[in-house]
Amino acid sequence: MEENIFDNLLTRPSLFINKEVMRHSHSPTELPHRDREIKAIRFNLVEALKGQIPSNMILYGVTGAGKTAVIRFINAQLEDKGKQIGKPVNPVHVNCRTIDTQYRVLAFLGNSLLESYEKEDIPFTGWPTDRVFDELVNRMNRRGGVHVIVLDEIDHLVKKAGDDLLYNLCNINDDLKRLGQARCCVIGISNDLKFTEYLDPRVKSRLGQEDVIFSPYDAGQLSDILEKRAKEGIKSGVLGDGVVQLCSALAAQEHGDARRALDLIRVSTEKAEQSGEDVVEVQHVRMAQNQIECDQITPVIKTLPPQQKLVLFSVLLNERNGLSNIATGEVYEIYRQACKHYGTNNLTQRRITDLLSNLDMLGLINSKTVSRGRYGRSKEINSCMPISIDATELMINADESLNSVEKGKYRFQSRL
DNA sequence: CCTCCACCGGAACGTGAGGAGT
DNA sequence: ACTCCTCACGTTCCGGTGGAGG
Repeated sequence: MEENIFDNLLTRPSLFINKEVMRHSHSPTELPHRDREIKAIRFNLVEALKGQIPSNMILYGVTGAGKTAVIRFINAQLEDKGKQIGKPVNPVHVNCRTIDTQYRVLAFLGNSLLESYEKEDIPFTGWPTDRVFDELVNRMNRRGGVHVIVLDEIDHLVKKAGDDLLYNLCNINDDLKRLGQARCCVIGISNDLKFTEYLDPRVKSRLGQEDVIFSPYDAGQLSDILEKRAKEGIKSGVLGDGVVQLCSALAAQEHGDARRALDLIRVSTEKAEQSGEDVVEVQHVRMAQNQIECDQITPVIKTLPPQQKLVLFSVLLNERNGLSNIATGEVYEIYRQACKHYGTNNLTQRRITDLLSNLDMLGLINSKTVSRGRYGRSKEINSCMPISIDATELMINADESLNSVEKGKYRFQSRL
């Protein structure tokens, strides 16, 4: 039989039991170290089971603090219990990053309430918004029970589409009361503690009746989480010494992001698998860390204006030549040479200062102003990219236009 | 204590692209 | 099609500055 390129990979045993468990999209059934938050939300939402309207809430916390996982978990339990005792609860989870206009959110909510015998769907577009709203209210009423609407990344929605939707949703109970028994409560999830500043005061007071703040995980807590998940997702004995600890520590530096921790351990295991090893070692974590950072950085660089890219490239070139703590003047000098090389005209140093502080804000470089006394006052500039990432490759990946002059660039580099 | 380096960063202004209003 | 306005991007000009070295 002819050999297939996938044969080898298929026969090799995987290091995972279930890779899905190691993704951050997976909803776990146990949420270590979120007892306080679960308690607070549970205490409010239990009202739904008593036939009352729970308060609207906003959940705050940095990315990867478990907000989404917690609310999904609680809602699932709530729905089950509601069915059991005959007090129906209908949770709906809306991700406002992908569904980010008033119309789309309303249509999404409405369509999530379709019964099997209902044919007419709310179209993507076409209806006036208030008709969609009326339809939503009708469907909620027909379905009955308590509707729990979770608006994930609500800050994103508000910044993009304003607070009209929230105003309407906050007042939806008035309409529902007129029609029947159905009730509704809104739970917003936000990364941004201060997003309520964008809200109309009336919406603000109605929506933020109860706030829950998720504090970031520390390294120890992240370890617990990883170990719990790894038990389900990765074969035992696969994770080498210190791997979990390292992943937790790295993620703890990244403002306690459990997503990052899970990504790290999953990608590390993939790396070990790819190189045909049976045990994940610390080196695989380093490789994973690099890859994740690279995957994060590339799209940011891609969207940079050309001159900004060149400035960044100049910093990287300096670094590749073994320099660190580069001064603004040095970057500018390289930058000017680079411009000359590519035949673009160069900007003034004043402008470069601004571009550099821009790169600093984007987290692509680190810079601090220092005084070297007699030798002037300047910035010490370092890139934030792992040295193992090849600067040229990174820039070429991120910029098609550089591709055409790639050959010249190598010559340019070797001249430095 | 003073000087003076090598830059920082604010202010004012010019330019062109893109959007709103008419 | 037209004006008006805003915004991002750049330039020119220039006063300001922490500290090593005299």
